[in-house]
Amino acid sequence: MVNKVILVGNVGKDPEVRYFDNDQAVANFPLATTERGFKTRDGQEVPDRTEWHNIVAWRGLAKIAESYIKKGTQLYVEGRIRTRSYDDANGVKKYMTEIYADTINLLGRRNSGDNDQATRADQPMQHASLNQQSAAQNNLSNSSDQGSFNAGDSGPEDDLPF
Amino acid sequence: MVNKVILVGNVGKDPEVRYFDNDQAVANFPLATTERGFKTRDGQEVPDRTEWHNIVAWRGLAKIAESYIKKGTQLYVEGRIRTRSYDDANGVKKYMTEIYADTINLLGRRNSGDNDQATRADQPMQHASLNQQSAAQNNLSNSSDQGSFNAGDSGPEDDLPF
Amino acid sequence: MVNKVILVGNVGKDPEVRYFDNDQAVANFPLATTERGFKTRDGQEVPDRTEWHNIVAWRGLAKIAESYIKKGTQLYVEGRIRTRSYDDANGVKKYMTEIYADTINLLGRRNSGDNDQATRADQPMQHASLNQQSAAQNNLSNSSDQGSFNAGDSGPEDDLPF
Amino acid sequence: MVNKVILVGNVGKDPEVRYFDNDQAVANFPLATTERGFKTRDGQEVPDRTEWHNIVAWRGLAKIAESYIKKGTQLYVEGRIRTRSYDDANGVKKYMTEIYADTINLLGRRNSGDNDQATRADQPMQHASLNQQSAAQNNLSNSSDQGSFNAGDSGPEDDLPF
DNA sequence: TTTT
DNA sequence: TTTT
Repeated sequence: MVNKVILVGNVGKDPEVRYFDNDQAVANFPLATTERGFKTRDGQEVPDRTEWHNIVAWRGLAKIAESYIKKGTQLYVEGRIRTRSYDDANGVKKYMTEIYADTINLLGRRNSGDNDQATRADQPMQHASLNQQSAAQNNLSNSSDQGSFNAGDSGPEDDLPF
Repeated sequence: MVNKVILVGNVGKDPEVRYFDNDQAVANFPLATTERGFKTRDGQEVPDRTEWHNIVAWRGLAKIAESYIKKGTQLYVEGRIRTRSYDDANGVKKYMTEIYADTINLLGRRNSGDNDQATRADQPMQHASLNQQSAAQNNLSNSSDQGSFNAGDSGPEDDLPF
Repeated sequence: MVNKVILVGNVGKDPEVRYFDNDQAVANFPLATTERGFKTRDGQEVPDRTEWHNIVAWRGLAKIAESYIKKGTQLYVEGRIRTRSYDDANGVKKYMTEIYADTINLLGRRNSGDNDQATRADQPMQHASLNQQSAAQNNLSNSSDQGSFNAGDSGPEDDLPF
Repeated sequence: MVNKVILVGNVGKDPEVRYFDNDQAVANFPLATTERGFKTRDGQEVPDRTEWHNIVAWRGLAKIAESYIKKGTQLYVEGRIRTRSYDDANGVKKYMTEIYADTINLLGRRNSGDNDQATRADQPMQHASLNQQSAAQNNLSNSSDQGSFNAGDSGPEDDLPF
């Protein structure tokens, strides 16, 4: 009943964005979360461990991803886990686990400091929050996130292949 | 940019539901989460500690709360923190922290198993998930929650006092 | 930097628990989360969708899993995503995504099991919360969860294969 | 049974850190999360809304807060809600809701500081993750967070006033 | 393949 | 009292 993922990490590659006939879009990109290593009690070294998450962002979030997310960007991503199967080139069934993003926040765009907000024209998305949820469910939203870039503007949501 | 609360606990009293002229509704009820006590290293006893959360559910969630939530119900609540001020009977300014629910799940309605789902007519809400989000924000929703009772059916959301 | 998963769902099969020489244990079991289907605006039916999560619980949590979790049990699981690779019987590299549990809560008054017993003296674990975290990291814990069954009692944690 | 808060926001003032006889420390600071305003369907303007959270960080996290967190710092905070009562100067009982931090992550590439330096040798804490949990509960921890600054180094945890 |  |  609850399938929720919360990630804070860095984008590994520029998003790949595909557009569909019906004006829909989907973006895919990898996000790294690194778990710091440590020493065990008996002195063994456990190294850092990086987990790569396959992020999938539909519709409005896809377009935002295309515009504002790139290799190295630090993100907050809230979404859910989806495992899908596909047949590889040899007809072998493969499984892939992805994170379907519901909300994306751009982090750390050089805010900080007590001033330091100099030349920002190039950074219109600082701290922006992107919230995507399916109007198809007729949900209401009192999202806590900054909503300047939520997916609601992206047109019909009816015939999505998922 | 992110203000998220996740609670699993038990309802302390039947919800109080108020209706407004514009067909809006709001439900209020207390939810308890208990933190188990423990013994410190030097033998001190730290007792159990119960935290009471003031849950506020608007619109569709309010109506669902009225129908399905009562004293003792175990719930999953996802929402956000809101502190509001008000003047008490003596004109003294008071502050109250509440949890605005975005999603509510009824837990433990004897579901389980692939069997054991005998006499269920009386339990139409098993594992139901209630998802409320403001259509006013034109958000899309691909909610991961079971949506049979989301708030989207509750009519206009335009002139809410919050 | 943050890799957090929160699940509420039902256990699909009794846990498989393996013990190691050094008194360590690990439990594996599948957990289902079901996303309710809906109708799109243009009348298409999107069916329910069940996601199966491979839960991995180490040490104390494994032992608790063995004792209290079985097919049908409704659980709250908090953990993190781990994808690991292995070679299948044909020497083909495969990937598997698992959820490493950090906290497990048994949900429901009369949770779990195909038996679903009546009065509760025999069910000391109702609503229990299991919290597992590696002492190897010398962490402190002020866990918000009921801690009656946390993993701290399970002995040395030094030479774990992960 | 679950009382979890996840916040991403900006620190409003430099932390106040108090030390106790037993080498314990506690830090307090406000954290702002801003919910973006929006227009309702009928054209009403709902303004931005900033929620201020009172963050409380004990022990190791307190010391880290003192060193690395200041006004303006963007943080990820994971913790739990605690409401406590106290008598004000006039003997009137007051209530205050606080967030007890269990994990803190410094966000942003070039976070914190009024200087905002270029190359990073002087900023060993960038993206660091601070994890605090009570050893008094004998918990294990396989924290997903970068653990370079968890609270485990801070000495005896036995006689804490909470 | 990111980041520190 | 932060940030955009």
